[in-house]
Amino acid sequence: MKNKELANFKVGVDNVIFSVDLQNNHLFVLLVKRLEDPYQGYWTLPGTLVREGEALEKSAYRILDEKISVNNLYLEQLYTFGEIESNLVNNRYLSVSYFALVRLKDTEILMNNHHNTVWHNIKEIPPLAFNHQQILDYGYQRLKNKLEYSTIAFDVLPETFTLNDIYQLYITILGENFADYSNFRSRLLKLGCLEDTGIKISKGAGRPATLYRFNGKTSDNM
Amino acid sequence: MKNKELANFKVGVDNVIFSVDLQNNHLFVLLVKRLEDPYQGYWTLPGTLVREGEALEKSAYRILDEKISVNNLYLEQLYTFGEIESNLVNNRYLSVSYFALVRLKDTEILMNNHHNTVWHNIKEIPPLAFNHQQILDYGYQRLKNKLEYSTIAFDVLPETFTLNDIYQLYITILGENFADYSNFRSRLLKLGCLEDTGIKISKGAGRPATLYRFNGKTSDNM
DNA sequence: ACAAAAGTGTTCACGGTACACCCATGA
DNA sequence: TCATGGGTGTACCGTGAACACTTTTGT
Repeated sequence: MKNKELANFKVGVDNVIFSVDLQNNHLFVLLVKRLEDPYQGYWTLPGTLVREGEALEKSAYRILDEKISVNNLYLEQLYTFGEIESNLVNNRYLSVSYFALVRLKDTEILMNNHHNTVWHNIKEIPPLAFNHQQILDYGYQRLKNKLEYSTIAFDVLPETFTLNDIYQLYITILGENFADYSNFRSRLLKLGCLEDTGIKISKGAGRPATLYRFNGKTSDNM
Repeated sequence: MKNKELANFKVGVDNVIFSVDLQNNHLFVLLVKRLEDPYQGYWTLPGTLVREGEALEKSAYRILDEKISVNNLYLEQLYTFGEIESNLVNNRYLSVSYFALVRLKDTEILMNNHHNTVWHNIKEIPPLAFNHQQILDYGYQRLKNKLEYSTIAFDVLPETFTLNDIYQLYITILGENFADYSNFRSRLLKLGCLEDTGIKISKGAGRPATLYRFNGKTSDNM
């Protein structure tokens, strides 16, 4: 094995960060406008290159800390892309992508005078730089999967919520016709991870809804 | 962003290659004995460092081509580990792991005068170098998952096989009591991906078994 | 009183589990 | 004829889909 044959890499991380506007039923993904060439003016997923002595995941958290302020952020590795052509001299570029779903209300976009960091509606994604559309697609698929066999939804709901709130969240992410409402209700309640707070909340006309609280019993696979 | 702060990486690939001894019901994983320090004498997953101009996956295929001869090898990315301490000067090491299940009969171990490349029974894994036990565990879990919601099993069975052959394969990988035999039979047949060849085969005493052929209808998710 | 929203119940089909039983062959 | 392995059938249960229905509020 001759060392001179080995490729030199710079390693980058790219984050697919989702959030949900529970009021207006929008699914958002965080994008950053690119200021340099190549792809100047295009949008990208928030990412950065890994620094010396910096753990891979740590790097992903760092770039997010620069862009947004958010509580309880848990990144999950998505996929590693290594075939990207690079403009770096004597270096190849490899991208490790991460995924997260964050609570929009607990999130604040930092240093954004020029509107370079923006939540984009998943339905109106502008042309993305590099292969970021591919990474986004991959992350979106992961989000949809996790919604079905994990309790990730409760990470982005407020402390207390109605069953209809959860339903709306699922519709926002999975699309209109993923399940009947009443069946969705009973399936949820049978999971045993919801506590009745006893409090009722009225939303205009109609019978007041019960507020529930997530009791943390995950029963997750992943 | 100052370039001097960026970490320099060498990137490696590590493969978790499984195969099944259908005669004796053993699940094997391919290991290579390490000849250099560190971890000299320990076993490792077959891996290598990525060369200049070599795609990530291509690198994974290359090291396998050096160790074994096998038809129809499809690698699937597992996970990327980046926290490994490195002895390389001025370089960090990052490992992208891949996963595959191959047909033992179509596989031949190459250049093995010193028995450095060996199929190891999953139940008798020696101490592994680096974090390779972790990678192996990860791959084993993926194998078990894929067996349940994909038709990966037919990749390693011969052209024709009995239903009991499939059952034994599942037992070998998933363990004794994953399902009742007769229920397993009917579930399999209901999938509609098995063709009755009409041929019967006798195995000692008892009623001869029907030979089936996989008709390729995957209905896969992944 | 009526519409709107929340919540309950009922029926049906399907898929998994457990298990009993029948069939074809070798010794 | 009996053990052995292959193969079929049935009864039961839980779950999800579809949908009708009841309850509680605002106007």
